[in-house]
Amino acid sequence: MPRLDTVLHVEEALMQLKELSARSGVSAASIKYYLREGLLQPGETVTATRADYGDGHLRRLELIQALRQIVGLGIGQIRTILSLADGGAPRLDVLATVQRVVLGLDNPGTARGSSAPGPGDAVVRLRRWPDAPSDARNALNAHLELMQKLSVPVSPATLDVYSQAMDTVAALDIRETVAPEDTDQLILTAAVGMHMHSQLLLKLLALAQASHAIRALEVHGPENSNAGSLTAHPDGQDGP
Amino acid sequence: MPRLDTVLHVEEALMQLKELSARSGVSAASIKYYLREGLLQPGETVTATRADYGDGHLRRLELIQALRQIVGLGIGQIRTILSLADGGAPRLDVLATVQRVVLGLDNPGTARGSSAPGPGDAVVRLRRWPDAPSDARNALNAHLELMQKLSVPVSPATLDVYSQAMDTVAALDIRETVAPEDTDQLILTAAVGMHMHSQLLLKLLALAQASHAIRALEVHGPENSNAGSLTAHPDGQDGP
DNA sequence: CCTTTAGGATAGGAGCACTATCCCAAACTT
DNA sequence: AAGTTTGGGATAGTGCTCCTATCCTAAAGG
Repeated sequence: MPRLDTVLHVEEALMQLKELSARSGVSAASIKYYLREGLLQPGETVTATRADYGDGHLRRLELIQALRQIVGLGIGQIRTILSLADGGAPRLDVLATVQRVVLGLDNPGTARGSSAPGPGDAVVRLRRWPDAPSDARNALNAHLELMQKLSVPVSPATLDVYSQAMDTVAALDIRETVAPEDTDQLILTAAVGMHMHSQLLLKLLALAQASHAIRALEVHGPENSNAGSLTAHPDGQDGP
Repeated sequence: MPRLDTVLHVEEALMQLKELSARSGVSAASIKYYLREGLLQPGETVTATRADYGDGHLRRLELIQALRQIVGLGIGQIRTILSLADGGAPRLDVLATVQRVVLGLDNPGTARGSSAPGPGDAVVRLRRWPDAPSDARNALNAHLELMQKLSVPVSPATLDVYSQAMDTVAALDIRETVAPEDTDQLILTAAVGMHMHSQLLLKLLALAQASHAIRALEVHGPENSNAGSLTAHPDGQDGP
């Protein structure tokens, strides 16, 4: 019986560690490190001095690179995602975890009992979103409570406008989403996509805020400052 | 002539380093460190062995704490903001810098000539935002070019919906904004507010995406996964 | 007189993501 | 057979950041 690779005309390019390093641009030392950290599956040990790595390892390395350098995840976070994927978890579980990690749904130390009702539940009802507890929902509840604690006011109007806006955005996001078959590819596009889109959102928010601030100043007239200052870039002394 | 403090009934509580440390909860060593780093103005040296710090120093320390622990800024970023404020820059300049730093408007290494037209300018026209080059606009242009380079597609529809959504949000943000008189207080509320609101937005986005994903699955039927998995929290092995 | 203090210099420590070295045994090469 | 490479494991070092600790001197203060 012929190998599946052959049937599909997929030439599994076998290589050993050094070549994998050369092709991926990742140093051999780093590859060993990823191996140790469990981000990369061990190659197939042929002899004691020869192990074969395939295209999968190459793509995995590129995924790790992207997750580190573009999305800015830590090794632990990457492991969380990859071990789930390698464990054969359902694609939706993987996606949910990618979302959790990329959008930072669990950074506040404020752990919450998942069943306790929180201030965010009203939003769910308001927007008629499916009523299921989720990581995102817990994160929202925790975050709202944190804002409360920090006395950062969140008016119902804010919650209304914000959630309405995000509802529109998310509807489009999901509509435009196409999920690749290959799991590593799925993680790559999902993580990079989520990150870039969320950053895009924040940059648009910044621009919109600046614009509205200028408008507000034009109406009420500049009082103790020049409106042009919002348009300069003061070039902080921090450097790139 | 009486001191202004006395007239305004503002008791300037004078204290020395040790007491400042006790009251603020910041270790004396850290205070010295902040002093060295230029985040905190030196106290008034009375004798060689006694320096007086006032309420301003106390509030400044609280500001630094908030910027570090809540907003998550680095020492260099904090210095960028504070030295501007201490240099007596216009309030709007300070706010612009806070925005730049808090919303990460300059993290991509992609520096841009401010005058070159970019893909984001169409958004500005579309939304009828004031036509002035700004940090936010540069950041948007740089980010869109980055997305292009990474082959993350940004459809005109996306830009339309996103910018429309952010326009609404920003309008409300600016409307609800009240800026404190005191500059340190201004920085505090602005930085914490921006950070918390942007995080809120991201969390709402996550929830909205999850909701729409569930909807989409309900319509087309679950194919190779259980919809319930989006609602679980798989508890990654990373731990808080 | 003895302890305390300010402020400066320096060094240490913890966490992170590598990076480099060393080692061994088992291959391949010549 | 001798010499070179290789895999993989262990271990230590690097560069960065944010502190934290120690030591020092000169000058007060009680």
